[in-house]
Amino acid sequence: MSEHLIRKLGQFTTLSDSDRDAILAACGGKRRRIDPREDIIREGENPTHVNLILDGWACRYKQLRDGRRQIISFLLPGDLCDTHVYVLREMDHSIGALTPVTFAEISRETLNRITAEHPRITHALEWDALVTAAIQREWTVNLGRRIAAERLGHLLCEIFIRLRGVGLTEGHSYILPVTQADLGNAMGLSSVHINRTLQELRGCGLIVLKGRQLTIPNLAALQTASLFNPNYLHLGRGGR
Amino acid sequence: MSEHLIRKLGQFTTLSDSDRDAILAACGGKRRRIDPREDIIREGENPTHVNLILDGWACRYKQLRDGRRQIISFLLPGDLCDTHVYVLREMDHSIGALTPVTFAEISRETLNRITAEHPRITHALEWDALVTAAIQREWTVNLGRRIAAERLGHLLCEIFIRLRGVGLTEGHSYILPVTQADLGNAMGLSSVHINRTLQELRGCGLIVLKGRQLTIPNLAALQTASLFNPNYLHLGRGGR
DNA sequence: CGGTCAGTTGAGAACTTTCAACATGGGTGG
DNA sequence: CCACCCATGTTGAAAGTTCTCAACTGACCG
Repeated sequence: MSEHLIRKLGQFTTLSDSDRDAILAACGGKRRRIDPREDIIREGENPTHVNLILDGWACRYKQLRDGRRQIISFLLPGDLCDTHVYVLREMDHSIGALTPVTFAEISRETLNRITAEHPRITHALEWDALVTAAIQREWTVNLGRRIAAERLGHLLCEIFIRLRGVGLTEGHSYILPVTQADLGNAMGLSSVHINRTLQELRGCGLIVLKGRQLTIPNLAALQTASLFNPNYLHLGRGGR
Repeated sequence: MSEHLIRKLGQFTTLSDSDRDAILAACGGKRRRIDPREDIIREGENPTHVNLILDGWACRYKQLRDGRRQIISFLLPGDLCDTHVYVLREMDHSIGALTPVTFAEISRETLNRITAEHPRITHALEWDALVTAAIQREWTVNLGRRIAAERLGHLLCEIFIRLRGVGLTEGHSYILPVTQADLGNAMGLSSVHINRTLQELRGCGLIVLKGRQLTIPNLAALQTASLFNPNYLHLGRGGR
């Protein structure tokens, strides 16, 4: 199950068998499973360990007093919830499940041990943290300066590449297991407008959506239409 | 000049004289000064050292092919450009000056030395990095789910608290040295709409703007109107 | 004094939201 | 097995927000 993380980090550096075993062992600990709409951790709570998504989609989100909800980022299989949270006293946002989610709880001690004994993993985790920050910055651009169709197209490109990195795409397709309302909460749009924007993208032939299966027949075309530049995902194998 | 950084970190932990001296020494190296609209570093370039803003306002920004520009974050005196950039091969965004800016270039070696010898600084820098990430997340919420007046009000609250943390406020006021166009590029709004929104905030008595001096007569009122919750700035002195 | 930049204003256009109704499909209880 | 329920997706139309364009003002500078 934690092969997703191994595979993700493998995009940046070459992990040894010992590195791989260490990751597998770290994920062997406590494991939890929750239903959609349940929270992994809530704003205001004190984080005690680092969570690794093993299966399903979760999200960071914030809810305003009057009920408006914004999804801040998607957490896909292989994603870690920041490795340094315990420096802070309390969460400033919540993490919730969008689908049934299985995740592992990794203790601070386990993480420290890995960091001490596996410099390559440490380095890869630094890369992962920087990419995560870059994704958040790109979302700022997305929400600030792209119109609905570009914005949604951009997200679909980003998710395709992220899922491909952990082996969860099939050809040009992947499973998009979230509702249109979720997409709206992530893109700062209403669910009605998401619906119409999806139709627009379908109408242009940029995507094919059958139930929950999304196909991007021509990734380059969708990227161009969405002003998507993958440089921020830093897939160039900087490591080693 | 680098007292701003010392003061900022002092919000989180108590630095020793030796810690303070180490920071001052680190900033004693190469120092550069640039004019507004010039870049400190450009997208695609290879970052070789960490920059510390000593004076003036800079910003991270991205420009789309068709010229649309989004400011991703403001860099204020005392702000460091991420301490781990050198893990990546190239910048995925640019950093540019909004006013005349003085900054120090801190080499990777210097930073490593500080990290090795001053655990309290290291810890405080971790806190600073987490707060920076939290700010970026909050901007996602801001752009996604707040209307113009709330959005701008939220930014003005955030900047007030950040500037106060480095000693750059005077009573209820601070200098807002950027143009309305800059504010628009940061908030995902047109400069025309920024202008009207500022008038709206002034009309409600939430802000007073005389030239470049901004006064927030009643911070709590502006916070309430903007749905601003300062928890994400993590000022609770978690450290020690 | 002319030029440039930042700020201001008005009006129409474009984009997005809201509301309300309806369609579809899977799951549950009778 | 069917009826019903509920969540999700779809559609239309009006309302609201924000943008664009274009003109104009004021301040500063050479």
